Amino acid sequence: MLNGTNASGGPTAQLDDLDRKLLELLSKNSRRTNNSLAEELGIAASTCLARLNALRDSGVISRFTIEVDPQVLGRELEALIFVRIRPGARHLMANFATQMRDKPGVRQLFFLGGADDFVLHVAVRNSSDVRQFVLDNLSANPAVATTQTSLVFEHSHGTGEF
Amino acid sequence: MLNGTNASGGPTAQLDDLDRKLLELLSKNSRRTNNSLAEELGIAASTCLARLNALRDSGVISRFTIEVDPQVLGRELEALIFVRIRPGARHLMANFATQMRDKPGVRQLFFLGGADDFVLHVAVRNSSDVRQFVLDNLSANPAVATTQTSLVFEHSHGTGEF
DNA sequence: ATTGAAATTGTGTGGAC
DNA sequence: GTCCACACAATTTCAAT
Repeated sequence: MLNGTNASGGPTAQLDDLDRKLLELLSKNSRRTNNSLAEELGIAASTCLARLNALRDSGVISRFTIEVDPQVLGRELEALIFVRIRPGARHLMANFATQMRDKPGVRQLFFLGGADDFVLHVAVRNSSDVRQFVLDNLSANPAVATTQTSLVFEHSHGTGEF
Repeated sequence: MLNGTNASGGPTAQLDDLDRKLLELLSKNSRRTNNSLAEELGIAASTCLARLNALRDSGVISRFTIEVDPQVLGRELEALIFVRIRPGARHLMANFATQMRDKPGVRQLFFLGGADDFVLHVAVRNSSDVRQFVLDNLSANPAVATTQTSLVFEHSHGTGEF
């Protein structure tokens, strides 16, 4: 299943229709039993397991995980926070990233090239919490030049094929 | 496990330490066996299963899924595309969102309140593909006023607690 | 809610095509 | 690469606490 080479020298996986269908089924439910997957794909359970393991081992599947709904846990408000680092503090960007990743409420962090240096995707209880988050974690940080916060009205995941 | 009410009238789940630990373990590996989870939590398998089912049924876990590494599949370049909709075309925003979500390469879509109306997170093969994506799907769309594309150097998921 | 025990179901290996 | 068969392991139900 691995037979190419990508730009950074790493392996590039070549998927066939079975692999793609398996990824699709696992995206919808990563906890489905191997037997059930095999049955829907019309292949033997052992074959399905071999495919699944190959997808994991080759790194196509980087992890099996869950999506937690922040709303159900009382985090009613999501926001994107655009952050610019001070020109004199660019060397602190890697540190900044790792610090922010572990803060409660942070769901994703993008390290960008362009006008803004970072985008933080956060989920918090209310607007007071997002204000507090920015004050405590960003404005207070001497490496941060400016921030701009936008409310997230809706967030969805792509359904495009692999 | 469900005993609150949130702002939009929906139920708010109240988690205990066991629930939180379970979510953490499942985030790291949603395919771990129930037995293994139960053992690490120090509870009976049947208890662990009841907790897991409760988290799913209450909507705390919205789905069990996989993370697919776009790089391994030859999509070496990720970008955020910031989109503004024309003032006269605001009524088309919902349509626009559902159209974009299914395009190949689209991983996430944020519907924002603020300067930009949408942020698209895309993963494509190379810079030529991102250019093509913008031309075909955005510039060509009469509802779109402007776009701005930023390269994603790094993308990580928050590790903050629940 | 949590448990242990029991019946059902799934997993993963080895050998053959 | 795919399959079947088999030994082992995990899941899930249920009565009891």
